[in-house]
Amino acid sequence: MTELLTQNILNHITLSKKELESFCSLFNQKEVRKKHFLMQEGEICKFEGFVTKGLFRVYHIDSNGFEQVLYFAQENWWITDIDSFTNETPSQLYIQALEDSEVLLISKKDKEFAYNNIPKIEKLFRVMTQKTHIALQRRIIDNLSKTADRRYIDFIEKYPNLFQRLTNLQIAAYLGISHEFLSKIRRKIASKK
Amino acid sequence: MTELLTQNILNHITLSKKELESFCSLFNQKEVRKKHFLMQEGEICKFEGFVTKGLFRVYHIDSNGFEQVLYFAQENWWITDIDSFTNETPSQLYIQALEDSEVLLISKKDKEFAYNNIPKIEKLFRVMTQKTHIALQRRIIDNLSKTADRRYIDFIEKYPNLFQRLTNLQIAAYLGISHEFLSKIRRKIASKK
DNA sequence: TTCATTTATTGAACTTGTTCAATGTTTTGA
DNA sequence: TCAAAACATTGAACAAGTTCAATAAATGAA
Repeated sequence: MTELLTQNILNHITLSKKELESFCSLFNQKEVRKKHFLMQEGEICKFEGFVTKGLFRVYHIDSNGFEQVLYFAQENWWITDIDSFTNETPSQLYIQALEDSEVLLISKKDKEFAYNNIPKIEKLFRVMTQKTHIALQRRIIDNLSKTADRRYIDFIEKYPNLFQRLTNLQIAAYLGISHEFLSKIRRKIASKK
Repeated sequence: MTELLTQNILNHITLSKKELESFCSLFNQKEVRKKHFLMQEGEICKFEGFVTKGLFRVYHIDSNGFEQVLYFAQENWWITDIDSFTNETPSQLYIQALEDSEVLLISKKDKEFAYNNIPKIEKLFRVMTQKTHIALQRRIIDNLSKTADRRYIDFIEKYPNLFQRLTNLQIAAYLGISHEFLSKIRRKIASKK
C-alpha cells in the first residue's frame, strides 16, 4: 500500500528501513470518488497527501467565477495547499478528484512529529519543496513569455499522460485561456499537419 | 555587517548565538556596482546571496529577445538561481544590480557544511523555500486571473517601496506587458483620479 | 437503451495587449 | 555642464484572446 510512497521518498533521500517504516506508518489511506473534494475553499488544510491512484486538480475560483488550475496531481504526486497548511489560514483552493482516487494523508501533527524525530525528513521536504519551487519558476517565465499555442504544445509534450486523462476544459484552465480559444488552437494545429 | 542577516534568520527559526555566529561566518561580502552582474546566463550558480544594500533584478531573456523579470531583491531579500544552484546546470537567468549594491554570499560547499553541522539550518531553508513557494503560487494565480491594470495596481500596493525605486520598463517586464502598454495603463489610472 | 448533462466546436463582434515609429523628458557620465 | 543615452508617452494599425450564442458530439446515470 505504501510501496509507491517509499519509492518516491528514496528517490529524494536515503532512509534506513526502520526510518522509512516509522515515517510511512504516519500516513492514512483515503478514497476519494470522482468529482468529490479532498478540500474546499475556506477550510484550513489539515493534511499533506501523496496520490497512489487516480487524479486530482488543485484550483482557485476568482472573483468573476473563473477557475484557474494551479496543478494536477496524479499517481506519485504530492498534494496540499502549502499556504493554508503552513500558516493555518483558510484555503483559497479546491482540491477535487477527477477520477476515483486514493491518497495517503499525513496530518500536520504527525508531520511535525516526523520533523522532530526523523531528522532526514526535514531534508526530504526541503528537497521536495525546492523541486516544486524550480517548476513554479519555470511556469511563471513560460506564462510571461510564451503564447497560448506554445504553452499548449509544451503541455502536451511535458505531460502526455495527463493530456490523455484531462478534458480540454481542464487544460484550458491550467493554461489560463478560455476553452473556446483552446478549441481554435487545436483546429489550427490539426490543420497544419 | 551581518546584523540584517541575523535578524532575518531569527525571523524564521530560533538559533543559539553560537550557531548563529558559526553560520554567519560562512558568508562573504561582495559589492556589485549598478548595472553590473552577479551572474549571467550560461554560468553555473555557485552561491546563495542575502542582499544587505541596494537592489537586484533576476530576469530571463526569451528566444525573441524579450526580458521577463522573475523577481526583484532589495535589502533583506535572498537571491539565487535555485535551479542552477541545486542541479549545477547552466543558468537561464541574469542577476543584475539596479543600484550600487552589497550582498553576503555563501558557497554551495559552505551551505552543505551548514546543513550537515548545524541541523537547524536544514529547517531554515525548508521554511524559507516554503514561503517563496507560497508567493510563487499566488503569482501564478494572479497572472492567470487578473488583467494587467489590476496586476499593476496590486504591485504598487504590495511593493510601494520597490515601485519608487524601479523604472516603468522594469515593472512592465515583471508584469509581463510591454512598457508602452504600461504607459497607457498609467494614463488611464491618472485620468480616473 | 435513452435522455439529460457535460464537453467540444464554430463564427462574429468585441476587448486587451502589441508593435512600430515618432516625440518629449530625464538621467548620467565625461 | 552638456551631449548622449536611457526612459516615458502617444497614436495608429495590428494580433491575441474573450465573450456570447448556437450547435454538435460524447458521456453517464437510471
